[in-house]
Amino acid sequence: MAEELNEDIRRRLEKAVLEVFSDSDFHRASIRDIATRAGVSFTTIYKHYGSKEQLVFAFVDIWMGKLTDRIVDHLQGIENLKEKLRKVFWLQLDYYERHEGLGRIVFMTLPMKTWMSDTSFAQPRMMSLMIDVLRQGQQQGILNHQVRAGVLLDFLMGFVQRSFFMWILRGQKESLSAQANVMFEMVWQGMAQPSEAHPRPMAEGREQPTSRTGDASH
Amino acid sequence: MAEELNEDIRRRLEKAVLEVFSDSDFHRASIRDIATRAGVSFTTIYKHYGSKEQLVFAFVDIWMGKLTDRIVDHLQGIENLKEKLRKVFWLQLDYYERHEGLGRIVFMTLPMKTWMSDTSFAQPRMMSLMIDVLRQGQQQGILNHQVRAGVLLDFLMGFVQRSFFMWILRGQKESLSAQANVMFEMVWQGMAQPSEAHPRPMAEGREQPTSRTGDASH
Amino acid sequence: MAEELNEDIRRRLEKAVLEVFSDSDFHRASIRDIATRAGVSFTTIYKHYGSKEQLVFAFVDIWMGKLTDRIVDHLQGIENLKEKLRKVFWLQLDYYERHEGLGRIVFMTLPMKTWMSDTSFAQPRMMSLMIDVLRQGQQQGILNHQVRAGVLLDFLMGFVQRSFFMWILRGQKESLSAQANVMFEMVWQGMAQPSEAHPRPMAEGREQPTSRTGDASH
Amino acid sequence: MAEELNEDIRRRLEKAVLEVFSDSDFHRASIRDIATRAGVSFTTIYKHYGSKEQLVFAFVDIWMGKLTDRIVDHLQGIENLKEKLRKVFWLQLDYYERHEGLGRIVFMTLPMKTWMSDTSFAQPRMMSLMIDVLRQGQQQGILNHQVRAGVLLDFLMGFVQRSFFMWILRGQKESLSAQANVMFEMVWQGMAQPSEAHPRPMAEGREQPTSRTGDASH
DNA sequence: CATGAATGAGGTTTCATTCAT
DNA sequence: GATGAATGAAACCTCATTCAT
Repeated sequence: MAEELNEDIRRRLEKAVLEVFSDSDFHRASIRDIATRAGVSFTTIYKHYGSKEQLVFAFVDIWMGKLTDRIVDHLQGIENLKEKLRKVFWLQLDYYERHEGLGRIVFMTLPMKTWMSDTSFAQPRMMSLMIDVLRQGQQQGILNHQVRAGVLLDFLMGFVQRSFFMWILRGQKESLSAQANVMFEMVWQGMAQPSEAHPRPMAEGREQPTSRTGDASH
Repeated sequence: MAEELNEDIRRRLEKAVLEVFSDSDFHRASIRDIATRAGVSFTTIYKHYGSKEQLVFAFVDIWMGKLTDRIVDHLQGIENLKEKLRKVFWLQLDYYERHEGLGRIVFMTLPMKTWMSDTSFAQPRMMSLMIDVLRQGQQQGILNHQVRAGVLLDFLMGFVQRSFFMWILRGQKESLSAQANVMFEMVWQGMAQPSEAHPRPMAEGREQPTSRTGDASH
Repeated sequence: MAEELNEDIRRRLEKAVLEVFSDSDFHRASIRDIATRAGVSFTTIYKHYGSKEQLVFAFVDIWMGKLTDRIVDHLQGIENLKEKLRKVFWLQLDYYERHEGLGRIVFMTLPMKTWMSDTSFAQPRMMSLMIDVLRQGQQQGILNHQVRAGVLLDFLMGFVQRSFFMWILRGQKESLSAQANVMFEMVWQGMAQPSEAHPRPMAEGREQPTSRTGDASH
Repeated sequence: MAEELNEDIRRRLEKAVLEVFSDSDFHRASIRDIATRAGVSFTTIYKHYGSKEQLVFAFVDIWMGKLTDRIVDHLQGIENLKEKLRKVFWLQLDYYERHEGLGRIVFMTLPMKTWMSDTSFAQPRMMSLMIDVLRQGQQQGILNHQVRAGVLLDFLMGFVQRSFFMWILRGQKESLSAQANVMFEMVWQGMAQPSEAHPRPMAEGREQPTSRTGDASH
């Protein structure tokens, strides 16, 4: 129903959702607070979004869609695989840095458990875009093909997510995107197809358990 | 006050907390539910933990402490840096795989925003252990010293976190720890000091933006 | 906020409050019980009355107001002072007898200490009405003017209160108001201006302390 | 069981009970508070008194017993009926004035409903003492014999109770017992046998309702 | 279609009281 | 016999959500 919503109200709501949910944990953010800030009755919110969760998810979906648009846009004309990935990596850090509220919401305040079951979580457009690039790299023998492309994606995304999170935690001292290059080189190096010439050194002496014996679980 | 708690009650509570909080988002889990499952009075929980948040944090702290103990224990006698890190990486995946509930709680249901401000979040014992190893690797010229050790840690931990998360999301088809080795090789390759002999190839043609223009913000 | 309350709900609440609080001591009466009986949500009660105390006080105030209305109404057209007071006395006994629940609440279950500080306690309309009559009687030389009018009021009200109380305690055998006349004659005789012709008899033999004499007002 | 209690503890408890219960409504007074003030564990209180109610009632019984002792003592040697009653009236006001805490407890904070069912309420020794005097007065034709002696007692006690109560409410400006004499004359005049010589004046013109019609109940 | 009243649920607190030591 | 831990109940309070207007 969201599309029927008066554009002005929608804008005010967007602002309020961003402010409120980036500021406090999901369960602490009150829908009444949002309604008040947006100057809308909370019943109106319910009419259009159905629940507190749906409300956030709806906006998150929009914001993530914009990031995807941006990625699609920027990827145009780049042929080189590494540069494509570098661009994607940089775009993510840059976007979350400039839309810190969004980053806070998706990485810090939204209850993952619930978000996972919402359609806004998958972001298939963005993900398939990236998966395609990664898969292509694997086929070209440039990227590690011992693992599924999904693992490469996790590798990249995990770094993005954790980096954003710690950037906030550490007080946003330096620009996130400014470090994108060094960080991306790590990612690239890590997902590159390991050269046959340099087999794993020092395999001897490993005491890596091969079975799950001798653990010290609680 | 938690330390005074009757051991039996503590055990029942631990079980209930693990079950309830790994099963539902924090705001959906009810303390009344936990009390009932644990066969403990509701008031007792409050007297000892003070709040729903404190309750979970207290147990998370204990569980993370056990993982740390396990890491400390397993690191003994390993001299080789790479093997140390491999072990740490494997231990994490293995621990979260076998204590899936803990993984779900820390990576999926706990409200990060709040957890961050709790002392149980930092896990200084575990983190300093890892940071020390990483820093040592940087000093020996083995690990990338262009970035702070914290970045290397984020690199490793981000992969662990994201991998666990997606493992759950994808239905835990295969063992997480079984993939630990291939995954670790990616991490290791990524954090290794880039060889001078192989400068970044194809630097030309990059269209990496240097200023934050042309964005598509909302 | 009480005035906004839906009339139907208010009525059901009134009934429930009357039943529950007249039946058990204030601290034993539970708001949940009232909510259930009234078929009103617990939260609604709090939203409108703020506390258990405020809830009872609000209704007591209404009920006392009705007694006052009744007194005002019945006093119309009575000129004779004694008959005015007789009427007031009778109206009180009659009202409490027929609204036994109210009597039980104000004289037996309400915590006086707290009620005293509530505005519903003073009942200025009723009290000033009575005080005026008493004062007028004093000015006309009919009623004892050695004491302040307040003392006369206490004299009358104390008898009402105690009589109601004991009537309940003794099992409501006979009608309270049926005895109103004999009882009122006692009150009237007691508050009448003592005739000069009959000084206190038999002053000899008293061992009454003489030091604390002097005055009689409060 | 109270008699087994260490005398020192008992004394400290008495003090605490007096302070706490005279200061706040019964349901607001906390037994933990009492235990703390008395330097006794609250469990000890339960061992000896069984409940919060029993605790107060026990002490009230003791204090009322002392008042009774005093009444018995002072009545010795007084033959004249009026003086006996005057003495009793004065003793009550005097006792409550000097033991204001007791007065507050029995007239203001104790939940009457519950106290009524406790044995400490009846005070048979004190009451029968007074009833005997009143009955004797009725037999001698001095006191009104149109009513049961109990009504005469209510007349006297109602005035005592109400006067104490209002004395507190009005801020204890003047001494209560100092007014005892004037007040007692009212009581005495009121309970005296009405002289046959002066029948109720102006019986005509009364509009005393004989049926309970025309009421304004809620 | 928008609104505020009402609801149900559950977090938080404070007690009186009971239980095991 | 004295104690502190545990309990159950209920006040209190704030929500998300639903309902009637």
